[in-house]
Amino acid sequence: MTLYYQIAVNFPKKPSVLTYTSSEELHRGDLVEVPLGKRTTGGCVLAPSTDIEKEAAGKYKIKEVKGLIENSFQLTSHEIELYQWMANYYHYSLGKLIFDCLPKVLKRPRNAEMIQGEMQPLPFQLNEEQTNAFEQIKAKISEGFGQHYLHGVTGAGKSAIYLKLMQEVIAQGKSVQFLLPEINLTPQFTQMFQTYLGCKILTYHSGVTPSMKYNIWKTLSESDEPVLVMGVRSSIFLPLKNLGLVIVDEEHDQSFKQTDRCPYNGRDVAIKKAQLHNCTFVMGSATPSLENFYLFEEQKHNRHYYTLQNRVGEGEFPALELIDLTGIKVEDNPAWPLTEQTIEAIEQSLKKDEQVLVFINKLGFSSYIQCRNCGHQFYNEKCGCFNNLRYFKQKNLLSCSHCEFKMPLPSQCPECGSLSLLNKGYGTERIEQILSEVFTHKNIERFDRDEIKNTKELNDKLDRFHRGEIDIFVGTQMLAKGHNFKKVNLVIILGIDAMLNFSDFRSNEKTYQLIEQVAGRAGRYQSTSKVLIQTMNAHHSVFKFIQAHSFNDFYKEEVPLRELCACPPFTKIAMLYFSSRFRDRLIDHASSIGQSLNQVIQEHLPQVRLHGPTPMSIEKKANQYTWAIMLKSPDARALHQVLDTFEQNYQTVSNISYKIDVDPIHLL
DNA sequence: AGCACGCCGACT
DNA sequence: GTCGGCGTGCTC
Repeated sequence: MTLYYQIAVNFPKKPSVLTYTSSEELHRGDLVEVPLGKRTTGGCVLAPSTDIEKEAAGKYKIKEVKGLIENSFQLTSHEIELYQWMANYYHYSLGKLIFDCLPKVLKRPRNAEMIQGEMQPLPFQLNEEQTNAFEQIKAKISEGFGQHYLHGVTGAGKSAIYLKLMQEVIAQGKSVQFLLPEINLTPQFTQMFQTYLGCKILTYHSGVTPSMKYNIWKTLSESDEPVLVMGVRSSIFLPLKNLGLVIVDEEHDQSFKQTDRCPYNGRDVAIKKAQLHNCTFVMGSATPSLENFYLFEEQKHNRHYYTLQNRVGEGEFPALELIDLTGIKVEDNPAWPLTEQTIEAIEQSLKKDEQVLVFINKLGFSSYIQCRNCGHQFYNEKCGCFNNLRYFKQKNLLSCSHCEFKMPLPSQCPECGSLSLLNKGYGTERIEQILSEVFTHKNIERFDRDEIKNTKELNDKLDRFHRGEIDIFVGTQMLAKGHNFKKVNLVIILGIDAMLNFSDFRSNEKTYQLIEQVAGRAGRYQSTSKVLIQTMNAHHSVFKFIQAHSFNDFYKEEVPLRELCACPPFTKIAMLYFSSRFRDRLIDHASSIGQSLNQVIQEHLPQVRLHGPTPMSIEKKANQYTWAIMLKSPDARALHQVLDTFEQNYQTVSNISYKIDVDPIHLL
């Protein structure tokens, strides 16, 4: 007997759903080995093939499935539907997507060890705000899919609400999926759930080895017990059975967006997953993404919003003070780029035996190095001349932020031989050095990707800070998220202007979020704490809104701006990137694609707007040039239609590749 | 993405 | 002669 099947093949180009024969009966979700061209690759059985599809295979000789992949899994219909939704939404090959997301199959599977929750009684009670949110969400659990937003300031106790909701769902014998950014998955945080929940608990993050990931997958697919999975973005693909609740914490966080391979947003996939499983979806943040907030304001069907205004415990919000850098003379401030006022504030805090955080969103010692005599700047041929190398003093290396290129800093200018090479701009390393020179008797350390490479180093460093062995932490984003410091009542923010002036429609939003997050690190346990911001834009309205703790006012000012520039949430954006080693061929190709898409748009989909092609802000990265076409549409369906026609008519050109990014987080 | 074929320059 | 560089083309 010959049976025909539609199989999603691990193959990057479309169509990736191909027809195969099999003498054995196969089932939807089976993972099989199939011949493809002159090799064998993986495939996922979707459905028996119809006559039309057999016909459509046409010129191809239909080949036979080799058999099931050993020690593999069988995907559930829910999983396949989720992947299918993603493949359509992100315009990505279904087969490749599935095999990108699944763990690599191993020879000897073992059982994943899960932590058993201790189910201790809660030593606290929810306050009025928390109780209100909890009760309302709880009442809707039985209604199936619905979205809930917990908008709560840092320290308002969102986690306690999550915990109570988890208890409800687990008591019904159902599982919970909890998504959060990598950096928030700290042992202190997971400890809380382990102490008070009675179910098995799994954590899933970048530190989990491939073999462990495989074991986790296997264990989950064979278990019927309720379980809590706490994990990063990719944990959304784990095969949880009886899913009763999906939670995404720090919903606004950009790390939910994958940048390589299929550029999906884990938060949005999580919403879809909850919908497919018809279960409750909860997300939370102190600083909602404007696009999500808009949805909860304007499209309230099945969306419920709760605010938590008060901090749990005695902690008060830090006061926000701006140090206006305009008109300040560098020579009056010996610790420049730190002002006298900033140094004074740090000194006061240290005197009180408190700790201080200094935040700068830049790594290394200086942004670039320039010859005082001839103006020469260092750059890397592979990434073009508009892309200066950053300088790392400790390692004495000039390093490219876009590729692996590194070179030692020469003592002389390679152009004119001058010995006078100037450091321009600053980063964590430079601030650390300056502070060490001012506070010679204090221990000042860095907290950034350069200094901390794995979770062990991260935890060690944090432990030492908690024990008071470090007086000042100088750090990047890593410092801004999730930590709960007891003796920090002063936070300094430097270099925020670069973010504010960055040309991206989300720069105000990102600035707001960052300051709010950083501010959340101070004064968790005290009433007098402050955040000092050095800026050239002291009159920028973002600061005013943060000072007033009014996200709603920020939102009211920002939303009309988004409408004016036809940006999300008023439009949906997709980027079409073209890359090649050959610049002229690339420009020709991208331009002609732009023209034909414009034709399609004019004739059939006039609501879509096309911009470009334009070069990326860093046009050349690792010897590859990239140009982009931006598509914007108030109507998502029209946008997808343009992308579909593009893919259907696309003729591959050698040495040029393309990539589609739906809902991009960076435009250029 | 792989994998093979095929065309060139550089080597024992 | 033939080894290996990579450009080109194909995949039910």
